[in-house]
Amino acid sequence: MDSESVAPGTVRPGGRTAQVRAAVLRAAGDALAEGGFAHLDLADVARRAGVGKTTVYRRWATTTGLVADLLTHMAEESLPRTETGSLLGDLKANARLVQRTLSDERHGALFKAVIAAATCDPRTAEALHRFYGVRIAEWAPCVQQAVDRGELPEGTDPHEVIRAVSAPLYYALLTSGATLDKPAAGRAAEAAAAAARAGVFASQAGTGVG
Amino acid sequence: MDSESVAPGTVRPGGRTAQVRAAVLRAAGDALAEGGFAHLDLADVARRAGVGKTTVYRRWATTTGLVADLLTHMAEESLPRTETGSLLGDLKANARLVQRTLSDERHGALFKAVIAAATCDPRTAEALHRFYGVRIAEWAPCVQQAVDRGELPEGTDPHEVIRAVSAPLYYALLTSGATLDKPAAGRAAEAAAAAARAGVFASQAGTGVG
DNA sequence: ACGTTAAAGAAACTGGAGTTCCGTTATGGA
DNA sequence: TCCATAACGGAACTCCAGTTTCTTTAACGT
Repeated sequence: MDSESVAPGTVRPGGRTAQVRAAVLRAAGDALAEGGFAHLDLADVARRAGVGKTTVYRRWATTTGLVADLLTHMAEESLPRTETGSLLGDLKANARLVQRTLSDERHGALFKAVIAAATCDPRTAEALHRFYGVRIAEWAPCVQQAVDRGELPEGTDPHEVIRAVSAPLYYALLTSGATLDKPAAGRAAEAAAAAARAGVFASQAGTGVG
Repeated sequence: MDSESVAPGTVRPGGRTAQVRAAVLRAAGDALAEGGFAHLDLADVARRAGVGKTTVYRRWATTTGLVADLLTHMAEESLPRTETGSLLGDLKANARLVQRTLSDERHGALFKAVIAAATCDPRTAEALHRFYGVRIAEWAPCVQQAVDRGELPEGTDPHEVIRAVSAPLYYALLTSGATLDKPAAGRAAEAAAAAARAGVFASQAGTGVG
């Protein structure tokens, strides 16, 4: 990326170059979902994508580099949030979306794999952080609306509340063998809402409850 | 492990065998903390441990196998919890312990690495789940005491409350670049306490708040 | 439409992770 | 204390992930 001259794929990004990137990223997602990050092999990705392995090595160089680009791609296709009119309804919708994504065989494995990749390389970690930054920012407005309606204390940090919804679901995915079911999503949303109402995420920290 | 005859290290586990295991696990921890799971190399671990690489390959075979054994070892040395007399005090002590561990340069990297390893292999995942099972069970009694004191609703699941304390800290460690500071630990404890008081973790789920 | 050259791709090469072989050490039972 | 053998360790070997080299294809400015 910061190499001498320009990175491959930047001068003539149209046509074949774009097709190759799409095919390789799709293949990388498949490979990650099937075998996890440890078994990710660039030659195998090239084979799946129907592309020369030289091309993959030249454009992405390492497995972490490929995952970083995959995350950039994933951040671009962010799905719009739904609106229910109440804080708890919105948070439950968000929790349900996360829970369904993570408990889906393919997507759950894929998310585990990209998180694993991010722990091994700073640049990939940055891409992961940006991805979640986008996802969180997409849902934060529903918390701000709740503050404006008077459902939550002034100064509540919307991003913190949305993160509080996802956190227990990701924690369960990674550290326990428990299945992520609908009740788990409900608890995640209700816990975040209860904490937000108690003022835990308001700017004057620690003033919440005694 | 389920191979023909017996696994190496089980028939004569004393003396040299035990020393080799200790040296290798220490070296593995160092290597994981420094380079992450992706760069873990059994030959390098052997070199660090001052042990023949043949030995490491024979006894642990794969990087995930080595991490699994490391997790088993980590589960055995569980540190006792502190008691403060109040639920929030106990939860804050727990949150503080987790936060200090994860924000420590070496331990933070180590935990990220073992989580990454667990995403790549079922046996390692099992070992990780057992490790967190032990850690959570160590702290669960303080929640039960709060229930007995009447601080929390009957039927509150102690394990869920303790997990709720750790979840946002691990989520931050893995998905955001944010530094885990003392206020973050405080928020984690207060959020879990607020949710528990609201009945989110009580057996009759969803009855919590309207 | 045409020419320049960026980017893809085929094939041969290389280094090191992981394996095999066999000799050496020292554990644990008698 | 002594012996059988479990476990360790050095060294040579294998195989494939990753690299290098060179040729072919097609993107984009004119």
